[in-house]
Amino acid sequence: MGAYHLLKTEGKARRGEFVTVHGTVQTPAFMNVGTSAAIKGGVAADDLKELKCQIELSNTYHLHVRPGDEVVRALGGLHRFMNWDRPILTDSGGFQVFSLAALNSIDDDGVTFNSHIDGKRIFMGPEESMRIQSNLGSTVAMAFDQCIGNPATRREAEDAVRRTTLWLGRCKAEMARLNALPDTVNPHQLLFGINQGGTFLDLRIDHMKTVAEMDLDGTAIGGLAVGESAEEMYEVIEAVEPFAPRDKIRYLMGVGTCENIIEAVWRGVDLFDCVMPSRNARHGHLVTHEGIINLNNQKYMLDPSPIDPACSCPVCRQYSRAYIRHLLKAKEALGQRLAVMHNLYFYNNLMEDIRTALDEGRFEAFRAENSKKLGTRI
RNA sequence: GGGGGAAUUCCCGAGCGGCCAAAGGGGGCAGACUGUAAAUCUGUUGUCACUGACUUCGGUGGUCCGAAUCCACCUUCCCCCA
Repeated sequence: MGAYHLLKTEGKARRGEFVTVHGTVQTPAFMNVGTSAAIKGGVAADDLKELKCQIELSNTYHLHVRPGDEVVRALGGLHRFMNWDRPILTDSGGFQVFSLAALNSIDDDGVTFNSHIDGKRIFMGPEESMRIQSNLGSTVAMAFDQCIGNPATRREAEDAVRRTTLWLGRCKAEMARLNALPDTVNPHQLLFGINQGGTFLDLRIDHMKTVAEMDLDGTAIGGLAVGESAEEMYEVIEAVEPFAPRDKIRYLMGVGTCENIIEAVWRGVDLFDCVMPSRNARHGHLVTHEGIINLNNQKYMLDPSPIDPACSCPVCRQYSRAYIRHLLKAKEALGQRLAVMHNLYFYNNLMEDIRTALDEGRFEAFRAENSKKLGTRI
């Protein structure tokens, strides 16, 4: 059970819905990132519902290190653990192969990490990642891939592609085995494959064909937004899109800015996740319909207006820029919470606006009006 | 009443004759952040005509080629004894 239904298209842009055992996600959609089973900044699962969040993302590596996936399993799985009954996608740990590169060593079996918490040696390969994600019982498990940085040599990209393909087959087999176990947390756990290849378009295309042949529940484009220009990122999406299964959901991993998202939807992407709205909010950068503001700036000290006068989120309905700026300056936890809530609402609401525009066949105009504007610092 | 110690740039605080516009924190100002080792990281924080000059280290006066640093007196604060 993990069907994607394509409802409507406008050019390459797709309006659809993704049906899971934990509910249906209207797409295009943005996943709110709660790495350690929590949105950083003190936003709880029931807050997310008020913020129009449809699907949450958590992380295999982090939850394995702490509290331990067996602990989460013993407590009934991630949904019950964090009090969230809607879809959850777990990232596989593949991104940590890249972001914790200084702490790991890699071969075809998998990756040996030194835990960023206590330095303890941890081995994770495709089977381990699937077992952990099975214990977490997420709605969607991601394949364990090798994500490389940018710039990377062709040799490095080829190597990562080869390994990601090798691992993908093992992920698929292991997930099938785990789903069939009698006491598995979520017997309907889905698996998405991940496309790699750096910025080498021919590698990207070849690999996307391979991933498509594996017939998984969804198709992800990984290894982007790691240092290449936005134009290079869009080129990769355009190159690979024709080879991504049309009847499967398409997920662009780790992206991005509002502008990136609008541009990627335009190029045929259905699903996103990114730490930017939450992390930047904690750092005082808030998104508005007029562009990005930095609430730390002195000019907001006496500003009684809401973060975004055009926003109807619970924060903008009740609090001023001046107050939230003060909370952030004073390092009050409430400041981060309010800022994060606004940014996540803004992103989720942006996705809703995108869907409405697609429903009404005016996404091209929506893109022309908003793409650039929402990415501008004001 | 007697004895001892201290005053440094927005704050705390180092410096104790030249390499001092003065370490390090804090605070301020600004920037970064894209499948979260991130409540983190970076820059900046006397003035200007800015690869140099000027003003500044409680106050005043002195010693010295040269003083935040040494001396004298003054002011304020702290500690101990009575």
